[in-house]
Amino acid sequence: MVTIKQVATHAGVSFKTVSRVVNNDPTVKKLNRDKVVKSIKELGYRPNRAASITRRKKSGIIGFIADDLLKVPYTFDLIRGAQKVAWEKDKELMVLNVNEDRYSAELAAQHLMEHRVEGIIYAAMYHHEVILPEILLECPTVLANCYSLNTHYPSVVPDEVNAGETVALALLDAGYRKIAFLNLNELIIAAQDRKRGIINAFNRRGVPLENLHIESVFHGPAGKEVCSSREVTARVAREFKPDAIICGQDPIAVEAYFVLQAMGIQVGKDMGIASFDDWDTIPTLLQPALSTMALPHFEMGTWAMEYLLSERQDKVHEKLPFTLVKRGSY
Amino acid sequence: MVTIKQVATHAGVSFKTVSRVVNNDPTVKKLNRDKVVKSIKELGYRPNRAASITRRKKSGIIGFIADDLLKVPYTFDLIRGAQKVAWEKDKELMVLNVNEDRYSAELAAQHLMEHRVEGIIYAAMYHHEVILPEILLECPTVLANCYSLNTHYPSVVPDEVNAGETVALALLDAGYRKIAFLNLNELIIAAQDRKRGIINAFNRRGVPLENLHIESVFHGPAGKEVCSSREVTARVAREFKPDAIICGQDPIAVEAYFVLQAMGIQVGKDMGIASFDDWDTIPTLLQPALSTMALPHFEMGTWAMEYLLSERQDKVHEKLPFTLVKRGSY
DNA sequence: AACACAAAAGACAACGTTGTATAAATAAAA
DNA sequence: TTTTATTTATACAACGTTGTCTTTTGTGTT
Repeated sequence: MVTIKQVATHAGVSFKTVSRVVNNDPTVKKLNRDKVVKSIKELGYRPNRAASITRRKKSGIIGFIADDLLKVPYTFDLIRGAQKVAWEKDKELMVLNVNEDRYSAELAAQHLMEHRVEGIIYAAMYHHEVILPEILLECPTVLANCYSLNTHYPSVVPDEVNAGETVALALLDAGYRKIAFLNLNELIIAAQDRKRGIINAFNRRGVPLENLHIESVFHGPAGKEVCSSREVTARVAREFKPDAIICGQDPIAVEAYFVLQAMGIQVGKDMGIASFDDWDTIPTLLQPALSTMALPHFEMGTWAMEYLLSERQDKVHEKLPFTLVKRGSY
Repeated sequence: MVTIKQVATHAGVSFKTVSRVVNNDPTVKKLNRDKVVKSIKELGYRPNRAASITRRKKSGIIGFIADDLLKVPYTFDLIRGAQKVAWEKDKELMVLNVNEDRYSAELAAQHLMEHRVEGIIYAAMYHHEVILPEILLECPTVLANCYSLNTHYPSVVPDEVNAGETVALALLDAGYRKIAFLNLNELIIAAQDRKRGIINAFNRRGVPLENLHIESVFHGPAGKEVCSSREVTARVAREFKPDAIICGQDPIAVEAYFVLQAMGIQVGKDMGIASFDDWDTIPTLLQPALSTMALPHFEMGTWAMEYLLSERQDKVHEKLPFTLVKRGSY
């Protein structure tokens, strides 16, 4: 590999001058600058990042620990959001994918620290509490799509309450009056908070809560859950007879579409449907296309990175709003 | 940050001895080793990777350029596969996500070269030809899920012909005799090759090709395609009357399920269905669950990384087989 | 005890940069 | 022209490691 000194000899200047050119130091005369630029091109010189980091004692690298879990397409937006901001601010992103067995968060954090990352973003697939290795306390860390109770890290999560309220208000204001909410497992925070949000909406519009039926379609401990969304949908449609259904996530909506079609109920006409996630490709795969509350993954990614780079010290717990993507299903 | 010299003073040995302990050099007496280990722990020392790379002139980092495109959940397995092997062989993976506007492959490659990566994996979302920046020639590069015509890189792609043949044979051997294939856009290689594979299967089993109907449901240039899978499915079911349908990708199967249900045709009983992809969550969301040819993403990831680390020089074009995931739809 | 030889530890340079102090070149002022 | 200030370039050390060579320590043999 060609070094800065070789470039210097080739250009007939001191190697420090080459360094200046590479780092856009304005105190280099045009004549020399041109010579150096020419030599760099001819020799195909590329600065050695490791050496630069060693000397500068600044890595310019931000670590990103992805709590394996990146099994869902849209969660990738978290990384994209973070990378966009990093790129704009001339930082590098070092992504480590973590899962229980192979590669623990602890190990990942150790690796990152050896690279002297300037900060770490710890992101989870779904909004939940996490227990983190203590090593993370040694380095500015932001949690994205998750939160920690024991130790105090700043974190950014989706505003579940607001999302519930928003979607319910949208349905109520569109004229729907009897709504069923097919919720996620009530053990998880998203399920609890969205439920509260939906109830808020009913109260705000003065619609009696008898017109609201809430039922969870996932049961059992997280990870080993059983889903009964088809049965529940069918029963609820038959017995509670709502004029709209809110699904806890887009896949539930897919199943609801099947069940309703089988019952001769037309989505968007006889029954309004809304959902949570905006799980890539699914909403537009359905007919009519699914109206859904899009999770702010990209925004959480950018927020986390911006927070880190701002060098703020306050341990906020930021909540970012979902976006209502209105399509044809209600 | 605490350095190797501070550890040395603390432990009362030379800093070279500490270096030996850190690098598991056996020529350190137990007494000293223990002292050093103790000091490392007490001071919380972590070796500085950048300095190590500078001196060693080896980065131990492999670059991974993800042709943005990682919008589909299962493609993430490519990264996971690569990371698994990297981890096993004590290499670091540096993932850069690339998209046309913001961050070009050229820029990504430059960044990686500055880090002196020992190799680069260039991975695409869907199997297609790519045109790569010349800079990649300066560094061992492997293409995954894509290939290049002009320059010769080693590459690993899914074996589309074999996949088509396998799924068609499975259906024929299960007794199905009249099969419709709802293909992807015939501009892409996957569509062309799978078609060939399916025809092979018919020939091998001696089933006349009148019993095979192939039609593409995507039209127009890649990126700006229009999908007409519902119309095509309905028409084909009505007119060609197949006893089984092979869908070019799982989302097409979802739509087929809807159309068939509306026509009163029961999947798995009146009509066999098979598909390509194993697009996470979709196959098991359907009832009966979708039998599909799983793309070897994880395997391509491991293959690419293993190839790189083997320091082979031959420019192979490896094809990896899909896996038939049999569920209830045929 | 003296010697030979192996094992273990240390001294010091080197890796490719950037920071700092200083020298040289140029421009401005006397 | 000389002096002074300012710009531009150089020399050299430093960053935190590891490689190489040398010295010290330890062990076994005579």
